[in-house]
Amino acid sequence: MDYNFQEIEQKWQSEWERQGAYHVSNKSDKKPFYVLDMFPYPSGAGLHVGHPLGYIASDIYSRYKRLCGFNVLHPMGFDSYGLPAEQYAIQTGTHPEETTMKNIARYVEQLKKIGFCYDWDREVKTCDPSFYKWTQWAFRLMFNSYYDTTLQKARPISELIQQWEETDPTWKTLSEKEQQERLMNYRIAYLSDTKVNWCPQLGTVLANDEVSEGLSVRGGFPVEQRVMRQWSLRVSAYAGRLLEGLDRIDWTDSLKDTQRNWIGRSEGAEMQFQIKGQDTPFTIFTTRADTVFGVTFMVLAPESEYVSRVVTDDHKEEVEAYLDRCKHRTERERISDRRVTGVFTGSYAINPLTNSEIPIYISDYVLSGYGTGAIMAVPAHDSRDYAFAKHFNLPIIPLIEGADVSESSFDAKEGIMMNSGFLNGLEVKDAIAKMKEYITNTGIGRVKVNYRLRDAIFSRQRYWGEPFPIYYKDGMPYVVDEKDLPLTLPEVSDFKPTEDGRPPLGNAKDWTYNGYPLELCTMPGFAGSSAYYLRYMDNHNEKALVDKEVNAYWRQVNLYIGGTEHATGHLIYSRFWNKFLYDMGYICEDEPFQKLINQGMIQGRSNFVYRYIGEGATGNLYISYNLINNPEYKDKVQPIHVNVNIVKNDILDIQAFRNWMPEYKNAEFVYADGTTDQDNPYLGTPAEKQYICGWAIEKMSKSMFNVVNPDDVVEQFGADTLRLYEMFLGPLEMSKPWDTNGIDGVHRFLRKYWNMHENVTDEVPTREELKSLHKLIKKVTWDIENFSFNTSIPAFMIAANELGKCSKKAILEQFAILLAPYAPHIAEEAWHRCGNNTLVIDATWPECDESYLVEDSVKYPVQFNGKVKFTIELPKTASKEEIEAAVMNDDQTKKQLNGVTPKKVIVVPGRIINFVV
RNA sequence: GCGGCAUUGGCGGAAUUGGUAGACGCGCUAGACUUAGGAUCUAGUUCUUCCAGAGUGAAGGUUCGAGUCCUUUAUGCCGCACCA
Repeated sequence: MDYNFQEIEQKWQSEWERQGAYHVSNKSDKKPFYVLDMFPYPSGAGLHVGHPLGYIASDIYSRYKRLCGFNVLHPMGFDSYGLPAEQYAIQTGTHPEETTMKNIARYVEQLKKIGFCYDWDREVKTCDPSFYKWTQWAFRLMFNSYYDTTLQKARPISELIQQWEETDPTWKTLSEKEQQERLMNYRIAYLSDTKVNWCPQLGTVLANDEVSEGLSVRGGFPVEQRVMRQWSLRVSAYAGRLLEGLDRIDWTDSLKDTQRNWIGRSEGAEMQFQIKGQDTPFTIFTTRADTVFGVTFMVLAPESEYVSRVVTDDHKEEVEAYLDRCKHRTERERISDRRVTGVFTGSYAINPLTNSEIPIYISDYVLSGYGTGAIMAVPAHDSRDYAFAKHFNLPIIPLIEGADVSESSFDAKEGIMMNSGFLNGLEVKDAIAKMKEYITNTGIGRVKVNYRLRDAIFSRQRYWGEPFPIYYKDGMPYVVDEKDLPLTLPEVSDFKPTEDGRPPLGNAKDWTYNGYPLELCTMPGFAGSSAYYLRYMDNHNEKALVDKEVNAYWRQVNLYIGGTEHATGHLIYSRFWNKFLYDMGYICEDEPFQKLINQGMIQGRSNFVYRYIGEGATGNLYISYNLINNPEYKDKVQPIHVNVNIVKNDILDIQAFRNWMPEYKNAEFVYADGTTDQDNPYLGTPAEKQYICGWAIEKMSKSMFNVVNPDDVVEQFGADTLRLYEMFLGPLEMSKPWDTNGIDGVHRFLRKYWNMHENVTDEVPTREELKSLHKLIKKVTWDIENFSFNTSIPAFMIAANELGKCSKKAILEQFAILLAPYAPHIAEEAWHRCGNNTLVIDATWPECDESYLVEDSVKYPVQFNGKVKFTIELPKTASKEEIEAAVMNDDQTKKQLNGVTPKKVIVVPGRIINFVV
């Protein structure tokens, strides 16, 4: 009987569904284990073979854990709010919900074909009101909370109000509006005028992680800085805990480093500088407190609130011109153009240590969002200050012995201090400490830790997102009552912004709450993805995001698999969101994802044909890749992308190519052997004529015709082959090109495995067969536990080869269990053919009996001074001493030693014997 | 500039704790069966001057022993970046 994968896969997929085999209960005596994939955004293009890579890995792990007796939660859902559906809606008028639902249906269909063990009963969609009710609920909670810096955790804002009522006499004198304004400075979700990344083409603001090099990550449109009234989440309050929490979770070093970089902790000091002729000083942040004696000027960010205080009348015009220029520069211009610019304010500050007067400048190399937006400039020891000083001819005072500052600054934090009063003679490290002590004691400043991490801007001027549960009264925001959640997304007459420039929700009829206008912005993409893993635990619960008992059972995601592209977005936001809910007592773990694995990207492997464009070219002749460097064709061919689906092992399917597009209908070829269609008298193309295509590794994209659809692979080879092959491609974490050239090998193995089940017998296995089996058990168990899935496939192949035509039930049953996580359909059928009426996925993972792996004897290579001279066969069980004695009495050894006593004899049991003479 | 990761045959990649480098697959070569092969099976396939030696980007070091550990360096990929 042939291996009919289509029949087998269909049969078991419907059987699993019929039995509800993957339904997971929240009540079980079994130990819980939670395996999660990063849920996808359902794009219109459907899944390509890159998407399932991580899903296959997590599926293998889930199935393995289940076979090991765990109650495994393995859900799937859809991150279904987002820009593409909305852009499509603006272009075509199709409601984003319609597009999204259609795409989701397609995704589900594609995913089901691959045979994942998802509990589809737990599916969530972020655009579903029953889901976003809890996104809104969490936002509401953040609005009603503040971060207590003493306790280092979020608390209800009512506690802060109570505290003020008791201790702050001014609180009661404030008007309602003033009180609300003051509270806004403390709320975790707060409204403020902030400098935001505004993207005119997208018509919305973007968070920092949604902008890269001055362009929007989605679409690549220019982004400019603008001050707008926006909702933000006080993520920065959690910076310290987000950093510290990394030490307690099992993520890769590179990902942790990416997050550490993004959080950007830096230890330094805040110092106050008096302004000449003014009473109130201004504050700067520095990590180089040791260099105060070298400060020769000060610089403020253009947006700094200090600017208006220090500009003198005679410099006003100049400064305003400069500020105006800065305002109109886009982020991209600012990054690409690094020429020194700046303007003098007319004011002077007083150096608190030297008492000298130093000029105050404004320059956009100082960022308003970091530290205090003001710096003390030490040109001798900071390259940016140095460039500025050179440009404006400001003095440069070297502070470190031997530092040459004639050409460039000396930025290294090492050396002996000089020109620095009481710091002279100290090492930089000690000087920093001493200066910190000095400024603390004298009250000039204080030790301070700064973070690069900013608050997350949370408003989007878009339609297709979660509405804010916020309404406005007297211009102040108030939250919608909890009982009125979810606040459902209204229908609009137009998905574009209103004519007067308000967000699309301005087009909704009656968008009010108890007569008050509701917020017109919607939440960003990361809102819905920040707590979805909690919702999977208890997705039908209407009373809570997740029931406390249910949460106490599952606790947290034990294994999370997804791409690195979420390192500074989703993976920061959901950690923040989780910590907040933890602080407020709704969940029991403060980190959401215990172990995280990043799967690599699958790149496309494009194929090319080479059109002849040399002399006498008809534009219709294509040269085989192996010939393009021949003198007659060199530099006379033009590579053209060809659909990879009509190329196999780099050999072009000639007929398919001619049918592919009208322009190739009459294509002629120079084949690999140099012959042409003219040399060939037959109609069509004989089999021995091969046209070889060139190839390149590129991003998988429609325009390069290198997109491979998993459905096609499933159709041609089956889901089990797809699953095995994706794992076989290489280590999970590594990026690798999709290359179908090797898929036959994997498919051949499954066929061979299949043929082992022709006549299953009850015969007792031999020791050799058991040895092969237990070797396999050991290997596969180790591989899965260490996420080394790629190395299991060779182990299966070797075992199948060693077992040959063995069709003994005792062996085949165990083999099926081992294979079940990787290739569940064929394993299920094999299990069935061994006479079982249960499901293989409910079997018990076999244990390795090491006694089968012990060899009776083993050949030890005997080395002299590291060179192998001969081998000696000894019992495997021999002790170190016995081996040594046996070798010393061996004739060959005696001959080799020739009466010399060895300096050293090294015996590693089971390995090598080494003499040093 | 700072930080992280990688580099092994013609190709993808094995080598799990420092212990016989190149597993397994692709490709290639030869043979078998076949009207035929883009099917199947068998054997071979790191390199060289094939006796034997060399060999894991390069150069050193530690060790009886290094792809694996240390130092320096080259190349490639990724993250952050006028962050004071």
